[in-house]
Amino acid sequence: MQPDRVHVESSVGYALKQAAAALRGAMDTALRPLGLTVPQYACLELLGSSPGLSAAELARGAFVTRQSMHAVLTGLEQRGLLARPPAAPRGRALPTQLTERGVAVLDEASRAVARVEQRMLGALASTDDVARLHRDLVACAEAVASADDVATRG
Amino acid sequence: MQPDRVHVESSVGYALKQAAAALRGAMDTALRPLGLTVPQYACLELLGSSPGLSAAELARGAFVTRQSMHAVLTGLEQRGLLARPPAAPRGRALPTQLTERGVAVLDEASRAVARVEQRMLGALASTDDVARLHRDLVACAEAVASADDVATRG
DNA sequence: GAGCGTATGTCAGGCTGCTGACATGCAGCC
DNA sequence: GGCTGCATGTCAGCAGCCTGACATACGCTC
Repeated sequence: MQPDRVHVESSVGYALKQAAAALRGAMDTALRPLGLTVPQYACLELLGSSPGLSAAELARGAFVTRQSMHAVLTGLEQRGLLARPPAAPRGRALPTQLTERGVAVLDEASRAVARVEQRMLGALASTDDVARLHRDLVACAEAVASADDVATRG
Repeated sequence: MQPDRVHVESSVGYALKQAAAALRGAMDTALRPLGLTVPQYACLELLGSSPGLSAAELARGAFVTRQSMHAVLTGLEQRGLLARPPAAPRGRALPTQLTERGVAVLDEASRAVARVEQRMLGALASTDDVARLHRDLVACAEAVASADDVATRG
């Protein structure tokens, strides 16, 4: 069946937005006691798993523009949670590193977000379901992103 | 296994955000030729399936605040795509209806978005997978939303 | 070496959406 | 009837994020 119209009740896209909005709200409330916003947390988490990322790479990983990430990095740097070299060792990219305090804050924030995610995934029956959901979401993202590329370039 | 930390590569929440961001971008490019933003389209689609919704109900359905929806409604009303009575027939809620032009614009927009969603779902193997993804997303949204309620109220 | 394309960092301006606040209308309970 | 609680519509103010622009640095080609 190839529906040529969207129906709100059965639309996967609508359910996707619904789940993303709910997760965003829950993360906001979980991170507020730590004084972190979701973009700030995303930045820390990316740096935790991939130290030395540049601002542009962080921006792509957090789904924001370079300019927005620039503001996030400035704030986190002033709070002493991360450090950047004053000059670029190669090209223009400034490799960013978490400070000791940044690692500590990330550790606490990551645990808080993990609890939220666990509660969300409690709605699923088995770990197989979780793995399949993850795989399907990544596949959907790639499919629709490539389609967007075609539309943008064409 | 109960991970107490988030790992970007395996996080369902990250994949969810990724898919939602990609879908949002693709919808933006698909709707731009029609002169519609995503919130405007969402408003039309909700009215199409449920005529007579109030601004507050539309806001909840589109995952924005009443204030944002108010601005969307004002714009669409000036373009003649929807109509609201000058006075509330009951309480304060103003039941909103699509105009003939609004129905026509929605029809075209809905087809464009359906094409995007079809391309996204092309990444999945069967219609069973689509149905399961839809069901799992709705379940996740409910689970994390109720958790957020508890956190907010407590 | 010169030129072009691309990627990055950064600044300025504007637009969107949110928080906070207030007035209005309905339902409940005393 | 009067009061409280709640939902809705609307206004003002503010933060966040984006678009546009520019300078710089690398890789490639000629």
